Amino acid sequence: MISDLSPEIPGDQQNTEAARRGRRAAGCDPAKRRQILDGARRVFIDLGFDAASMNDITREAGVSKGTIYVYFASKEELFEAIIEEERGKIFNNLYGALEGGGSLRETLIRFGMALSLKITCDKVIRAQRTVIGASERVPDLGRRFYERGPLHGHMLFTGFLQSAMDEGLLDMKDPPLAAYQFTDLCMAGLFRQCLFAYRTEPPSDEEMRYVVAAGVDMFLKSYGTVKLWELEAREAATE
Amino acid sequence: MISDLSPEIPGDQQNTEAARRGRRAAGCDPAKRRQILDGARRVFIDLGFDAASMNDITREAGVSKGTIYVYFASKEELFEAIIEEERGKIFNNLYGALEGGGSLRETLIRFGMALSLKITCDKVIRAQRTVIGASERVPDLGRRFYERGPLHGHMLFTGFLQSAMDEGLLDMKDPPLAAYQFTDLCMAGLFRQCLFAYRTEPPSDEEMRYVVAAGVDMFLKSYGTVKLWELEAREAATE
Amino acid sequence: MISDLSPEIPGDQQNTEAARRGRRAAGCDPAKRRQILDGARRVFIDLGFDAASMNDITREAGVSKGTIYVYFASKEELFEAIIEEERGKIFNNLYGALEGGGSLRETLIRFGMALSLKITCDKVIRAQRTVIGASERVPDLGRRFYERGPLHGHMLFTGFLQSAMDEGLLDMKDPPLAAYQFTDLCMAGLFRQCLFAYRTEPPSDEEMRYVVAAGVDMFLKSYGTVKLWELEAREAATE
Amino acid sequence: MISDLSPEIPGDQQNTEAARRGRRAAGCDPAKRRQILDGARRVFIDLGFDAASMNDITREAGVSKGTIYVYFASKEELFEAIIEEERGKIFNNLYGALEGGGSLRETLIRFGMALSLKITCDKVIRAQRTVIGASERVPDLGRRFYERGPLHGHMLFTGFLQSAMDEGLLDMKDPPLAAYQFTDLCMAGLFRQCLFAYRTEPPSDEEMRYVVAAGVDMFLKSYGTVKLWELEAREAATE
DNA sequence: GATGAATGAGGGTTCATTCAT
DNA sequence: TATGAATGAACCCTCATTCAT
Repeated sequence: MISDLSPEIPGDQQNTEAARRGRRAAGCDPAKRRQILDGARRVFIDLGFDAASMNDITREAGVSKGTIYVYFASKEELFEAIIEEERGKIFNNLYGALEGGGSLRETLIRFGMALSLKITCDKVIRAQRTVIGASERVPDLGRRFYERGPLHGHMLFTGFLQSAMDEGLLDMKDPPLAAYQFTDLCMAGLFRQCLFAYRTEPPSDEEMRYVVAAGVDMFLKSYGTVKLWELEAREAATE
Repeated sequence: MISDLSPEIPGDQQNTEAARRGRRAAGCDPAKRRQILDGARRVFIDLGFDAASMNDITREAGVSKGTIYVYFASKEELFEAIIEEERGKIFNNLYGALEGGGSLRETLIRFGMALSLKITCDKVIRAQRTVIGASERVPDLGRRFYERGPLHGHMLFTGFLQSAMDEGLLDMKDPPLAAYQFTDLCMAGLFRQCLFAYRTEPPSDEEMRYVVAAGVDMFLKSYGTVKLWELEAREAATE
Repeated sequence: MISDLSPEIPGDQQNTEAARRGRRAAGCDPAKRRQILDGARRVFIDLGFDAASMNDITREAGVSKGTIYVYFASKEELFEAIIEEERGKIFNNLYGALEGGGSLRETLIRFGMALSLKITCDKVIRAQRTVIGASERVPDLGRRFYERGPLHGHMLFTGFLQSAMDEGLLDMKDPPLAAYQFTDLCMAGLFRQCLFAYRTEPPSDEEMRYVVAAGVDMFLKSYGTVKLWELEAREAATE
Repeated sequence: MISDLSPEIPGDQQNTEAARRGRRAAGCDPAKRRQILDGARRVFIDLGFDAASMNDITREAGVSKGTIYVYFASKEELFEAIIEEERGKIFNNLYGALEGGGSLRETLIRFGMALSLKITCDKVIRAQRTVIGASERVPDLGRRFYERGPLHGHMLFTGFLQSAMDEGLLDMKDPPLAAYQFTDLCMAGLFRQCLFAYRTEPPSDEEMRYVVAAGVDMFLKSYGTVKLWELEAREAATE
């Protein structure tokens, strides 16, 4: 099994005594925590860390300021919780696309599509903007996001390429670099266009398929083996 | 001569009457404007928009607060002027690398190096973070930055590829897409690593040369013509 | 028997019906009251009124916030109850020193020592600071503290001096003033030094004995009768 | 010349350039500084450090919150400035009473009166309460107040006693202790009564004269020499 | 009766903007 | 015209008090 990043979501509430009496321990009501996170996410993603005020969050989440501070020690901690969550939502289940079976080309296209569509969709672009904007002042935040998100994914995908090499389908000197090349080819031009708000709409499925297919072509033309061509030729013949 | 993006710098000084009296109209002394922009740039790039205070800028620029507000209506407007300028500094002269002569491979490597080193150097990454962070709230800012910077460069490079096609050295169906592919291959993995502060140091020349060479290889393997191979073979022989 | 100030501790529990059901009326369980007072005292004395938070008290006392508000209407009322109690602890048993027997000089020294050591010990100084600091805003608090503490003691000591006059050992026109003089001589300089935190350590027994002895000397030189001198001379001879 | 403590009042305003143009440097307008200090003093003295809010001070001083922070870095710093000033106002010129001439007894009474009336007057008691209340949490504040105020005065007075010893008018083993004794005798009972708000009115001149006279009597009876008695007898005869 | 999670006014402090000089 | 002292709204955070459980 290749995929799925991090579980997180703190187990919370052990609240022994309080729970018996139907009352939750302070800072341990998951519904309230959710409410705060949801409100805060909207505000942080929309406004960025600095421009977001705790009053905005208070209003958006529908809880009082004091309550937020029961669940999160500071604005910064709340923000980091949001980012962690977003990262999880973005990258979990993303690498399942590598496992579905089918030919190498099919798998690469399936994976490239999933990855690129995810990374460039509106919500995710906004989250990334927020993290990148905050990375100037809180570099750790960005670093952690990258390590647990893109970097982890990169390692999984590098492993996938290695397997394909073991099967004799690919031949490359530097699989990690190849993995980066593949990823970036799949979003050729699109990532920056989205990030800088040049595009107001995320790429369509169709457009994405065109770019990904071109990227896979290029990738396989570079790293595919004779064995791969024979396999593909045989398949094409049977269709 | 292929390159160089936009000069702008608002026409400034109409100062009719004031000038006659040996005095400039309010907000029209270009030296003062320069002084403000230089001070503000340092502060904005170092601290980001929100963390930068007008007092910081005042101190760094050596002009009074009131004066800044004569030249720029608000902190935000000043910020946008800085970004415009930064964009100019980043992308101007960048595309000169396409003109220096030499073989196609040499030119592509020279250009890929220039571009990637520029885009991932510390100052530029910080500027981009700042723009990206602000793009959520001021999408126009990011859009303008992208259009006049990366997009314009993309068009110049697409033109270059077209020329190479005309010379019979390259063969591609979609030169604009190819241009994006090339650009992103040259920074494979690195751009995001820098943006998210996973890397605290920009890539070294050496590392960059390795990545760019791999990117050019892949690019030419995909799009190079027989004529290109012959040319390269002949050159290799004469060395 | 001369001494011991005030018993207080409000009569509490009338708890008619509740008591019958084996349950106390709200705010009437003396053990709980004790628990709250003990916790609150530690917090108030350590931190002062303003810096002490009800959460601190809650934690220290081991009772819930709501419960505290059942026993005390407000933070301020709780504070006043603490002060009352502290006063009792400081001044009760203090005047027993006047009764132990021995010569007049011995008794005065014993009493002077007890009084001065008590008034200048760390805990008591802190309590007094707290009361004095609050006296600006709640003058009644200070007044009550003074009346039931120092003033009451002053009256007891004045009575003692009167007895000594009756025995012909002392001769003074204004015993109440003399009582004040004695008290202040016994702490000459020390009280203010402690109050203003010029001293971080309370005076040692040794130092205090030196000051008290000097004070008693001065006092008796002023107010002692011929009869006293004869008595002391005789005693000195028999030793 | 015996007396006068500390000059303080920062020299302020050198404001070179600004002054030329009739504008003061930030935080250097003495009138504004005065206004802030006056407003803050009223609030701090009335409410104590903790209970005083910067909003109260803003209102009382009639300046905006931002302005206060130009002149004083924090609430605490403002408070300390107030206390320093109060100390100066209390103790400056107090020890001039030791110089006026006249017999030793007259001088002691004059000094004792000046000191006691000052220390027990309403304004000064309130200031002392504030300092004492704050001493719990900021011991340095109280210590500094004591050292530069009462302690400095104590040293001056000890010097005076020394001179009287040199003249053969007094005889004492421990002049510093004697100085404390004198000081405390002059306020016998009164200091604590005022501090704890048992007295709502400061002692009258008449009452103070009675207490001081009694204190001086006692003091001289203890420490006066035969020479002093002869001198006083001669003076009494000539009257 | 006891609990402690929730409230929201108010704490000290900062800072973009204005305007008298 | 250029200045920078003054403003006051808004910042993040705390905490006395309440009330549903």
